[in-house]
Amino acid sequence: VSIATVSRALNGADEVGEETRQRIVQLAAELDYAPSAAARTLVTRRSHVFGVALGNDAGGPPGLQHPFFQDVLVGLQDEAGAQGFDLLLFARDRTASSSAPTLLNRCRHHGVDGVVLIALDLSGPEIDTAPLPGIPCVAIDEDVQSAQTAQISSDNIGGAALATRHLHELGHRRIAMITGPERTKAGRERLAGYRQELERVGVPLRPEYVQHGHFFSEGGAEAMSALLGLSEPPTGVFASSDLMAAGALQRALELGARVPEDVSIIGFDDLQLTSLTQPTLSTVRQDKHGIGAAAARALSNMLKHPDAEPPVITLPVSLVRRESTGQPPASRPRPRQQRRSSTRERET
Amino acid sequence: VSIATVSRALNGADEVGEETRQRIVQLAAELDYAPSAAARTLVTRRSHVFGVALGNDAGGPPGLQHPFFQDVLVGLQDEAGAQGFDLLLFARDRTASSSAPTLLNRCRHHGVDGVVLIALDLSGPEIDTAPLPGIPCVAIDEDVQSAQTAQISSDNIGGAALATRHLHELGHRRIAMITGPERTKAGRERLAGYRQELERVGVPLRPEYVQHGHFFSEGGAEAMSALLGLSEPPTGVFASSDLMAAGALQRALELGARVPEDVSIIGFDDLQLTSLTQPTLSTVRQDKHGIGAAAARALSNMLKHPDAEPPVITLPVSLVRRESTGQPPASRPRPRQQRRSSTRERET
DNA sequence: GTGAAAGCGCTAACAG
DNA sequence: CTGTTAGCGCTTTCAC
Repeated sequence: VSIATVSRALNGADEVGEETRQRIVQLAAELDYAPSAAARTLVTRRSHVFGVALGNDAGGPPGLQHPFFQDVLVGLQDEAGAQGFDLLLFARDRTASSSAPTLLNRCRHHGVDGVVLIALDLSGPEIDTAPLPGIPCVAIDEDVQSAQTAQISSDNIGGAALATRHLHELGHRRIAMITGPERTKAGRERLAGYRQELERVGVPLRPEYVQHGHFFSEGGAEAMSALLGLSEPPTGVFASSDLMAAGALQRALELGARVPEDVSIIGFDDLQLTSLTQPTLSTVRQDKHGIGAAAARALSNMLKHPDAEPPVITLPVSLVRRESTGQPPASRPRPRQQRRSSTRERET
Repeated sequence: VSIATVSRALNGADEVGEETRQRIVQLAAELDYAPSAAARTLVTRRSHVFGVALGNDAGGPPGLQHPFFQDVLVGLQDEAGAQGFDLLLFARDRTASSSAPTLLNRCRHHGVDGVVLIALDLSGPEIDTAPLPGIPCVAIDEDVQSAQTAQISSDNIGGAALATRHLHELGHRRIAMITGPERTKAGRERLAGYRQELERVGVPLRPEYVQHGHFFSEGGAEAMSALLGLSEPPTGVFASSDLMAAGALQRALELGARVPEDVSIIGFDDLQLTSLTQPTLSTVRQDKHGIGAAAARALSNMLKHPDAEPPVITLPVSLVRRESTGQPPASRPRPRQQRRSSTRERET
């Protein structure tokens, strides 16, 4: 029972006697021996760990706090586990401190086999050396210029177009959008999809119909106040996230507008929340779990085939129709409910 | 510039020349040198990583999928980061496979400096050797028998009593509870708090008023159906989680009951969701971020003072009154709305 | 104050 | 098929 043989037996090398292996494996189990990952990493240069950089600071784009990424993380966890990797969650952005180590350095420091970039502000100093040379990297919902980085995201443009078309097909012509931050890929693309679809169906874009939020519910509520305060308020509102849609819904009701009778609302993401609001929220479903799983799979493949092109994956989305969307109010220009609401809004 | 000196300089040892240090530090920055964590861990036996075991399998207690733990994780991430630790998220429970390595082994394998146990079924085989000898361990919302494990949880009993008292003080006497799984600490304790408070105020416990759910909204909805189907339905319902409360609310409205006029509903957790339902949900607030932060701090302290008793921390909770709770319907035994709802329920 | 040398626990070549 | 040897990149005595 020599030391090298043990290593071979436990790593399933084929050049080892069957009985010897049995003995070793069993003995290891009894002693519950745990090989040191550090030592193995040191020599093999493989850590079997994927780094996950998921922002969670208030200043940046929505990160771990946002329910959307929760499911992405579960997908990541599931698939990474299946591929034999654990996840190293880098603790908090230290973007603030300029002396903070760059993301690249933290990855090399820990010797991760791959990195998942989510919800980061890539313009920040943290990601100075993107792409991270030598470390397979996959970005979720980020625009990365480098061809060395795999990219995963939902079909944001198509989804936004889908939502807009849904409203248009219901008969809406005054269709507003509550968009996410410009600096996020999802924010930009969904806005683009909305614009594109309006153009396709020949409805002119009104600047006052584009309100900005930050993907959370408060932004949605404020945007809705602004929209209902317009002299010609929209009859349909597409929000770039379910949280914003829920906030908008809440505010609309507070202001006395009926949903969907006076104003239709549709979101994006398909969070659990969508079936818990009253009325339930129509939305565009993203395959959140699938996004995470795809990221893990992509990293795993990049490790196996270092020379292959990193994939750029766009996952399909689908329309989920619930109760918050319906036909626009009969073609009176300003239904009573909305007038009332806009008045109230001004008081606030 | 010798190799040992570099090590000393970068680790801030005091026995090094000031100018030498300066030179080294600057040079390291220029080359952006990243010391290998693996090598360092190998020799110092400190990894600066906390392991996080957060279940996410459908069979077990609610894990990473549940919104509650999202905020806990953020707290953990923030405070661990502040203390200089990153987080290793063990990928998926492998409880299924009996040959899977135990949690203890996975921790030793990775050489984590501490472990956070969350939402695990501690009766499972994975945690055979709890407590994990030699590894500081903190359990969140778990009942661990061992005195070697630190424990963090909210004041579940007090919180449940608070919710129950709130309903009682509003005038409710027919107070039901939608409880979580017995095998979770939160499930058991909140049920205990409810019982305790009923006893205190002298309202007898009715077995048919205790319905079981799994902390998610579906369970809440089904439980509400059952409750409204009773010949004498409750006028107040305390749900052991906000998700169940939201599901119950939804179902109550579907069945034609008005909330809070016909039936009051109060939850537990204080998720974002609570202010997005219609009506908004009264609840018992837990300091989710604080729980995570306390866990990280506890581990850090246990590392510094290995001989100190691991703390058992109970965080205070508070009542958040929103719109879903109010006075019970005037003392007619069976208000019309509820009769209608119970009828409908039977059809389903 | 700095360099030289040993060794953390493992894997990978190379002999036997 | 198995044992011996060297070395991964770092920290840490111990000399100088």
